[in-house]
Amino acid sequence: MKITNSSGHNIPISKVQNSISSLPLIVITGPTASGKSSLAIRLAKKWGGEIICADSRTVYKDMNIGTAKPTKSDRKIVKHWLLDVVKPGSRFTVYDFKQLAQEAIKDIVSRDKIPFLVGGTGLYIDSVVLNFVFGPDADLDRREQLESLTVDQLITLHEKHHIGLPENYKNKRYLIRSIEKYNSNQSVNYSINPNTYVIAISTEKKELLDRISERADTIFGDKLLRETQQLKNRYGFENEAMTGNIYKIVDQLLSGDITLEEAKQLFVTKDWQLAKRQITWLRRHDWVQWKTLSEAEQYFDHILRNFRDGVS
RNA sequence: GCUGGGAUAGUGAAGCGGUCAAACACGACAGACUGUAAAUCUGUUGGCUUAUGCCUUCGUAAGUUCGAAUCUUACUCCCAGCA
Repeated sequence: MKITNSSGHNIPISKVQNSISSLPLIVITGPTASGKSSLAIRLAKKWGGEIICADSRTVYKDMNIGTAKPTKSDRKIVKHWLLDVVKPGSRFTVYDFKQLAQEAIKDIVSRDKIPFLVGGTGLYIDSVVLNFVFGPDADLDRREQLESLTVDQLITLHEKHHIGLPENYKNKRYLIRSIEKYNSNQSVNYSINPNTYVIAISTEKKELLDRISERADTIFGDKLLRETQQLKNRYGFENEAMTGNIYKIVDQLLSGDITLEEAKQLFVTKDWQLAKRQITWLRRHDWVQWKTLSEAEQYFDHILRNFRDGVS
């Protein structure tokens, strides 16, 4: 029996299964600007790995500077997956991410390389590591119907069917989700896949703030301005890919509503808020281990040495 | 120097005699979150051994009043116009 991997080569299934069971999945996550990416590149280079970017913004084409996407030279050192997979404005969800990430993992493992799942989008990490099960496509139609209802109507629907309201009962998405959950009677899995090592990079608050401000200083330049202008011309600001991040701030700067200093400050604030939300997300999982950059490096060196020596 | 406007919690900004520890926005802090998650949403945000309780706040000082962030007077500082 043969299966086909994403690059079209036939590989014997026995080897796939074998490899999947013997090679670890290395997961490096943490807040923005914590230094995940460079650590991952170092480790992947050293131990023969490839990086799958678990980042909800770097999946978009043409969003490079503003998303701090790994550069071309980064990508020469180590192969990066899941960058530039869709255009801003296209629908790209966790579902898509999980499919693509799993294909990538299979491919990587089939060549006896080690998959590194790296990024700050906690939901994306979870979808792989907890092996999310999504409802059938038919559910999407139903979801569309539900989306046309108001928050109040959704709450009424909950009461009518005696469904408990979610904690986020003023948030439409979660009202819909709780109805779906009720209908699917699918149990949600919160235990992590075997052979998966998840580290979140921890930093002192002060240090992370400093790193974020430094990044603001280096990122605000002509390239960023040009990129923003191009994105605006090509895709507009209406799509979700462009929300809540740096591009809106740069747009204000371009139209002269704010000064450069104000723009940088706004960006630092936004990034800090993002970092806090990321940390909050990661904190709720007991299988996430927090380590500093150097602790994480040692830890993974140790694990990977054992795997490569066949000690596992 | 004269005339007018203004000084309110971390910031911006309402309030213009009682129902004001003081709206609202932002920020800050905490939290939720399996189909666009860098999204979306929630709670707290003067102090106190967390209390339908007490205390200290609305530039500073004094006064009017049963009662003042709100009225009066003086002072300090800001801003605009005139000198």
